[in-house]
Amino acid sequence: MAIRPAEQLIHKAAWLYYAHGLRQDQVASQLNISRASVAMYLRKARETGIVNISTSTQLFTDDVLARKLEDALSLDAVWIAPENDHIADPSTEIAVLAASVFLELVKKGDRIGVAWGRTVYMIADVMSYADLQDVTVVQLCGNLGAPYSYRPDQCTMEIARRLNAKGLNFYAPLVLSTEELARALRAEPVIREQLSGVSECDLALYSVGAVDADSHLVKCGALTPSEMADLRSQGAAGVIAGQIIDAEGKVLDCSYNRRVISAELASLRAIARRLVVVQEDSKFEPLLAAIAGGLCTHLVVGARMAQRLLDHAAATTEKAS
Amino acid sequence: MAIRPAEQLIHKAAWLYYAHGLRQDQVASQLNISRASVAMYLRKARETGIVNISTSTQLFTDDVLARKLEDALSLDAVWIAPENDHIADPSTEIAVLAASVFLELVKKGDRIGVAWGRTVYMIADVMSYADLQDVTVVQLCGNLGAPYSYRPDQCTMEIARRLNAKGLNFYAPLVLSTEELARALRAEPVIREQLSGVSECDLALYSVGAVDADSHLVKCGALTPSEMADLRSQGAAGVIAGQIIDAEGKVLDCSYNRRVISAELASLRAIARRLVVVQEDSKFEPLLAAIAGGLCTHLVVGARMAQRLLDHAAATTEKAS
DNA sequence: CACGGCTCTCGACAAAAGTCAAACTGGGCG
DNA sequence: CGCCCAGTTTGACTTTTGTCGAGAGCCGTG
Repeated sequence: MAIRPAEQLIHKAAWLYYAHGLRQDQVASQLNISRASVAMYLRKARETGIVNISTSTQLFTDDVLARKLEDALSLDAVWIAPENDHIADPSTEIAVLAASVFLELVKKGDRIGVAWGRTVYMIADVMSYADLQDVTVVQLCGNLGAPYSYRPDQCTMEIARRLNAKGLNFYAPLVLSTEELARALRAEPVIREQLSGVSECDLALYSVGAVDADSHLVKCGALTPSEMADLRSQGAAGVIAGQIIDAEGKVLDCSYNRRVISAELASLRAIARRLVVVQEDSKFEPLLAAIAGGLCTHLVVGARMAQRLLDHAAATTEKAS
Repeated sequence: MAIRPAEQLIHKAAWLYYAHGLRQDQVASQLNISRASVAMYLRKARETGIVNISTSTQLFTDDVLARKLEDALSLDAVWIAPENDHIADPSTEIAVLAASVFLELVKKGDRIGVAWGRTVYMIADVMSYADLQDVTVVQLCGNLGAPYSYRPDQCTMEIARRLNAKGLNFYAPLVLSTEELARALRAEPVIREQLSGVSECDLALYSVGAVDADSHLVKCGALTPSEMADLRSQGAAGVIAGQIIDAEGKVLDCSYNRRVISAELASLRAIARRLVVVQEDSKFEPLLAAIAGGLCTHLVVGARMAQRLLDHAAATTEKAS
């Protein structure tokens, strides 16, 4: 910044244009600058979240399917992204929708817990900018030195950056080699504080991982494919914030879980709004597990997944009756 | 509506345009309609609040003056509209700012109390549309059959309409001719309920009236100019939600006040966020009274008024020390 | 069943907004 | 002191968007 006439002018231009509804040339003459500059300021205003343009996501909850799912699974709200016909890329559609929903759920002063994964990073990537200085984004689990761009700390920081919020990173690895070390590290004041701060969050955002060789845990070297297969045969159904859960959504009793530094599931459940986003159709069982474990209050999925969930719920209640 | 393709199409067009960032012609070909129709849908989407465009009002709190006022008067937040040089119409500027601030303060699920007056109606008039179905707007005081468009019920309904919220009107006159009748009416279940519901509001919006012959109370025939002058000599300093207050912000002990049907000041004070907006420079004393009475937590005023308030506060503390 | 009245739709034009390369500005630095 | 750099500003051009009047489909009514 040369002399930073910026900030103030950007605000003024945005105000005159968006709040007063002046045309760009009128704004330009009011501020004694060229219209081209006004256009540039306005772009910056949009990019930095000084102006907010948001579209209601109602369309996606209005679906009867969404209502039925809310009832069947007792969720607070469900959004369903269409996948029929000519939607270019359903997974992008889900991410865009999730980003909008997320922004709709954030309130001033919130503390937000964010996990990691391809889905979470994709959401961060398409999220529009906002100006929420009094918001804090905290990382829900330890770090993983991955060659990918969706490392836990990157997910947290990118979302914090988009919101103009404070980002609170976790300075510990996700998995350690021994249980003792994990226990010792968890007892460290810095880590302990971070972990106990999780339940004070007002909103959480995560996806759920599959228990297979394609899992990020395997790709990042936290587990070998054969260990993963073992866990699967021991009842592993999904991955939440780096932890393995069983079909009931409980932490699986295994060495791996004991070596992980991450928010406890009870802390996650203490968060009022838990937004779960699932893009891949293959994550049906992991998602069921997360829902069974009460780890989800708000859900964003594609239409096919929604239908499967509903069919499953119907079959289950039928069997029970 | 011919066959109401509207709602759904408007939503879809808005989504593709604003959330996905497509151009209008791309949206048009996706939806198999002409670009002209897309443009029309988008306008409707903006007009109905399906898309929200809001600009941060930070610029107006950033002022040092605003900070000083917050401290001096212990208010939660102050917004100051510039009045210097080439601002076309300061009172419109204040109304536009107040509308933005108001929208920024509203949260989902809120219950909002609204009083009446020219200022409040002007704010409603420039307020942009939003889509907040779970919000309720309640009228804070009884009605006045005025020949103006800013009748209490109209203020309430207009704001409710803009927000797409529920409007709860008050079916009682503001002033009755005898104290007995007022007392009896206040005891009526319907009215009682409405009045007791006021303290459950999360947000209130009102201005403050002056005690002079120009007051709406006089114009609408609730008081004669000479009665008003009398009240003034008895210590009346301002009007809040149809009630006369003294310089300390307490209800003035007078027949008029006993004949009024309106929210009690204690109920108003029970509302967490009380947004007071003052446009006219002449309302200095009424505003002081309202602040003294703790009826204001959030304030929107013009720069001159802000300066006067600050000078007054400085003089007062100086005298005290 | 023909008639207005109604809204929705579209093509064509006018207006506004976006973009880009070139000119400019005000420090920092050799 | 003059040069360079990075960010800003601008005029001219292109693209995108807004708008208007005409036409088309639909319904209730006479």
